Order: sequence, then C-alpha cells, then structure tokens
Amino acid sequence: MPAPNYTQHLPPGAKVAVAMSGGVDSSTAAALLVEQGYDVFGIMLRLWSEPGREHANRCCTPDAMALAKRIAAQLDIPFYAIDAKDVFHDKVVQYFLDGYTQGVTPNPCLVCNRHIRWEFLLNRALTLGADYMATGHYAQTIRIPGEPVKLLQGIDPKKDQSYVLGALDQAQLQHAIFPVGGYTKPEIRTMAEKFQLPAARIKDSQDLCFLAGTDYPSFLGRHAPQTADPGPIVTTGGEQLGEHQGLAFYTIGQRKGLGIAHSEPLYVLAKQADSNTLVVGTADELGQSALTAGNANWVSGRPESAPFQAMVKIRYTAGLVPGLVTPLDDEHFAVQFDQPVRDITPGQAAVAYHGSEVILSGIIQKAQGKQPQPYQAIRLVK
RNA sequence: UGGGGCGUGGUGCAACGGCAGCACACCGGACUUUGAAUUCGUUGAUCCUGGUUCGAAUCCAGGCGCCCCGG
Repeated sequence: MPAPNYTQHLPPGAKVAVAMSGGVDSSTAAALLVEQGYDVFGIMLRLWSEPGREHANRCCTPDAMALAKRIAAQLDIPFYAIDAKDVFHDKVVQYFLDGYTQGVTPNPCLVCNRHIRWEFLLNRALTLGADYMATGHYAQTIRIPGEPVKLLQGIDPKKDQSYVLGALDQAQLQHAIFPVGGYTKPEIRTMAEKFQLPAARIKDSQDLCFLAGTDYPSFLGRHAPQTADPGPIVTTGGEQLGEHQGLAFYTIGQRKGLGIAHSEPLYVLAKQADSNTLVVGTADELGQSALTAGNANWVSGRPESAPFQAMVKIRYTAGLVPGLVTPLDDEHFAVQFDQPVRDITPGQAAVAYHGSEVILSGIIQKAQGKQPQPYQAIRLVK
C-alpha cells in the first residue's frame, strides 16, 4: 500500500472536515482520515435543484444525503448539512446559463469547485473549527514548510481530477487534503469494501448534478429559451447543409446531433455568434495550433513572466499535449502547441503542467491557427 | 409536350440476371463528476403495374415522378 502522501506535514490529530457526497470516493476519504487518527467531521452541501425536480438532482438527492449521514454515523463522526442553494444557483447555474447564452461552452464543475466547494463550503468548514478540508478528488498536494502548496495529478491516470482544481489558489490549497489521490480507483473500491462502506458499489457520478436527469439542451430550453435560435449550418466553403436549433446546443468538435447526411462524418469547427452560423467540416479540418486564455490562476501564487514549455490539457478528458505557454498579462496567457490540437473550445479550461504538477489554469477565450476562412454566410438552399 | 438521363432505408451512393451492401444520419449501450470525442450495437429500402426467366433492383412494355438539353 503506497504511503499516504496527503499526510505530509499535517499536524497529527488535526481537525479535518470531509466534504461528503454519499459516493465511494468521499466516503473512503473520510474513512481513511478517521483511520489515520484525525479529528474528522462530515459536511455536505445542499445544492440548488429545479423546483419540482429535487429528487433527480444527482449531487444531493434526499437519498444521497441520507446515505452520507449514515456513513458518517458508521464512522462515528459528526455530520453537518450546509444549505448552498442560493449561492450555487447564483454562481454555478447562472454561469452555466450565461456561458451558453454567450456562445461558449462553460464548464460549471470548475466554477463549482472554485466558488462553492473551495470557497463557500471551505469557509463553513473553517467556521466549524476545521483546520483542513478533504474531498474525494483524485489529486494530490505536496506541502513543504515555507513553500507554496503544490497541486499534483492523482496517481490513477484514468481518474485524475487535478484539471478541475487548477483554479484553486494558495489560500484554498493551504487547507486542501485529497486522501484518495494517492490511490487508484480499484484500490479505493477495495478499501471501501474493507471499510464496509455502503457506497462501495455505487456507480460513479456523472453528468451535471443540477440538470435533474435531463439533458442540457432541455435545461436550457426551460431556463434560457432565447438560446433556441435556429440558423444555418454551413461548410468552410460557404455551402449550407442544414439548419441548427441554436448555437448553444453544439460545441466545438461535436459530431453527433448535426442531423446532416454526408459522404463522411462532419464536425463542428466553429460557432459564429454574430451571424448565428454553425460552421462544420471534415475530420481533417479539425485542429488548431494556439489559444489564448483569461482568468489566469498561477497555482503557486507566483506568476511567471517568461514563456515556458509545458504539457497542456484543454478539457477534462484529454491527453496532455506539449506547447509553449506565454504569459500576456496578469489575467491572460497564450499557448502555442507543437502540433495542432483538436477541439480547442472557448469556455473550457486550459491547464498547464510540469510533470504531474499543476502550474497554471485559465479559461480559453479563443482558438487560433488553421482557422476556417471567414466567409459570408449565404443561403443556397431553395 | 422534341431529345437525353434518373427513380434502392431519413440522406448520398453500391450490387456480371443469383442471399440487396457501404457511408452519413437517427436510436440504444459502454466510457465520462462539464459540453464533446471515442467505441459497441439495433432498427430501417429496390416508385407503381404487367411481362421475360428456375430466379429481376438489374432485361422488356406501360404508368407516375424528378433532372438536363432544346443555345
């Protein structure tokens, strides 16, 4: 069994709040911390749900809440439920709706981690006397006294979640513990069995919790009906192939759902908000070589000023690709990739790594290079 | 109202007279704490009526529909 890295330089017996969800990872995290002798308590968010659909919210159904409470009781730790409905709606759901309304593809999980879990919830945990807060994220930290806390990828490359934590700052990381990040998912499941946690066999969570079991287009339809604005689907040559139902329902690189029969698969190359046009093309037209990002977060708290080579991830489930990162100003940076990269999508995060260490995170504002030629959208169909 | 061409799943195309196949789309599953991607799989068709033939998407006749030329 690998050494539990997360205990590095943690005071023995420290008081640790565990953000619980009722799932395997956070439950095992809590059990591990209890086993390590920390003074543990459980804490869980009550998040916003669509009125009338509360039972379908995957993050915090009454069932999940009851399960987490039961696990806490089994571990013999206190458990607190924290209401975060309003702040979650204001920060996350609104961000989600605004992003799609503006024509980008937002990642609400990033915002939730930054503003809900690691701000709102962390503050509650500290108020409740905690020294640290733990979550079930597959990520790792390194604490060396006198140095910034480092954020590392989880050991399990298939489960690594450091990408969604790249927006955390030092004030947050100082208090962060990721007990499961030093283990693989199978190891965690095995431990959950060993601890006899009822969550051991529960399927991993997925999809956006607040969508209430529906798909996001129908959620947009209910909460941002103005996004249902049909317009032309055209090729880079300007030929119209069909009609889209609203740019918000598509994202860069998307293949399914275009409804266009063609001799080969077509993918979304670009969304042109000004002309309400969806630009599509073949697989070999995908791929761009550079991006610029905003909302820069230097994890160490110490921004670089010179360009540097790094491995960069442009969406949650993507490989690391090499590129040159160039800081532009306090808020912005650019990345020039060594090779063209598919599906660089405004609204998603670009996260730069040195080895397994997260250096820098930002929100992609635009992709550049090998961009489809600008053209005038022309209606050619009858 | 002369000539020529074409009618096959939702779309675009294949099939020497011999089990109607492919691509795209659609639908479903897997994967995934975002949207996607990827992957596995299921549906689904010979314009109509006759004729020739052991056997017709294929050959013949007629009908219906569409396209091009008739500068």
